[in-house]
Amino acid sequence: MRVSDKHQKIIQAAITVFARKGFFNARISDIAKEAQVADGTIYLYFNNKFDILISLFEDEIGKLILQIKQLLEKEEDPRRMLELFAIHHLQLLKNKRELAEVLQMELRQSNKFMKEYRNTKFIEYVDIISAIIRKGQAQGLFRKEVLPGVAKRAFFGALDEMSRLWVLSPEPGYTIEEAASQVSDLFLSGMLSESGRSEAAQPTALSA
Amino acid sequence: MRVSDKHQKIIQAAITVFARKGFFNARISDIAKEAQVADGTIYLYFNNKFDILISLFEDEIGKLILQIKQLLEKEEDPRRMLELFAIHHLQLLKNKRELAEVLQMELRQSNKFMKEYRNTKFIEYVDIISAIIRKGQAQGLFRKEVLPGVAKRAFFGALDEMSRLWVLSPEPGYTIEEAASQVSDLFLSGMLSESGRSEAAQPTALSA
DNA sequence: AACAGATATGAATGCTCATTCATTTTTGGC
DNA sequence: GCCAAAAATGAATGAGCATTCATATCTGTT
Repeated sequence: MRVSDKHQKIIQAAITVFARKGFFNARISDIAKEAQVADGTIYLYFNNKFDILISLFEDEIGKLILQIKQLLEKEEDPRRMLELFAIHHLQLLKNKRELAEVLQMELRQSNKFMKEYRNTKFIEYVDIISAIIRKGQAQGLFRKEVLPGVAKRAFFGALDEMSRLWVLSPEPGYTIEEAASQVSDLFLSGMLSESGRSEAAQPTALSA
Repeated sequence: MRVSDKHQKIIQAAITVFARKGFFNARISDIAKEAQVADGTIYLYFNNKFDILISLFEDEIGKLILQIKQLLEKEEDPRRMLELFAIHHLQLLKNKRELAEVLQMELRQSNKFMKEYRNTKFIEYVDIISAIIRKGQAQGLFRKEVLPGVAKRAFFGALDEMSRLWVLSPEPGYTIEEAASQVSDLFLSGMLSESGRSEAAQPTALSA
């Protein structure tokens, strides 16, 4: 078995175990058993437990970035690109549910307890959204007042919170495609109806 | 010292310690020291470490719900209500930063490792958003196609992801008020410019 | 088929806490 | 000020588990 095979095998096992029990409740021996490997073997490929989690992030988010970039290459319309991003992000739940669960639960707090680790891959992933927004603004399709750096986070946060629906409850009453469509529609068109939009004196400070 | 005082004192200490180290890295003795209490005393008020976290959620989210409901009572316009919710939610970062950090980091995964615990207070909190959306739809201000159950999650997720900006990086380049305004504006008006909105044949499947 | 280096094994080690409970201190009624 | 009940203390216990390392197995080269 080539070295990289065992590395991969352990990462995949870790995804399964972390998804099931969470990082802190997972034991190294759980991962070893899942990977059909001795406990000590894991330390030939990783420095420690944290290192497994970090490698997992880097490897798997890296793959996601490649996939989504490839998908977006073929598309020109920024509106459609945003929807494609949403669909692709949420489909992770179908295609790689355990990975989705781990990213959902552990990515967040990784910054907290692993002070020195800056998750550059994750930033790269979210920056795909702001790139789309800037493209839309350059084409005059999107409003100039929208701050891409803020909107990217809001859009990602909305998607990610939708993910949680499926991660935590098996049957939330919406399909993944419906949710993706709703979220990108919300961000593109907003919630206002024609009447809400055209109503004379803005009673809010929102347009500031 | 009344019983409830010590209960509160321990909860406040736990917020500080969990904010600093995260739930799993926090030691009971850390909380005890912070609360100026013996380790054993904590077990007179809580069953175990999880119980502290759960009580913390219940108590503090309960307070938030009361505050925000009181704030919204005085407001009639659903557009403004949404913005108020956003401002109030993000202001938690200013007023109770440690609590914001704990909710941000620990609330999420609580469902994961505490199987039996359903965070009903949290659900109640998020449902304030869907109530606002329904109100806006009833008044004809918001589009009927928007699903309140989906939109509430998207809106909350967007806000919460914005929170993370401040929790993780001290100086993200936006003020809390700007961010709140941007997020509610995004959800209300969307990203499309007039030209993007009026452009003839919808090239996307979003309006489905 | 013998050997060396590379890989893999898993039992043993040692540390870190959550939790307990025998003991001490505080409280308030008389 | 005395006493019993209530609260509080913190040292001791023991379970859990990441990591190590002496030993074993495998691989491929001559």
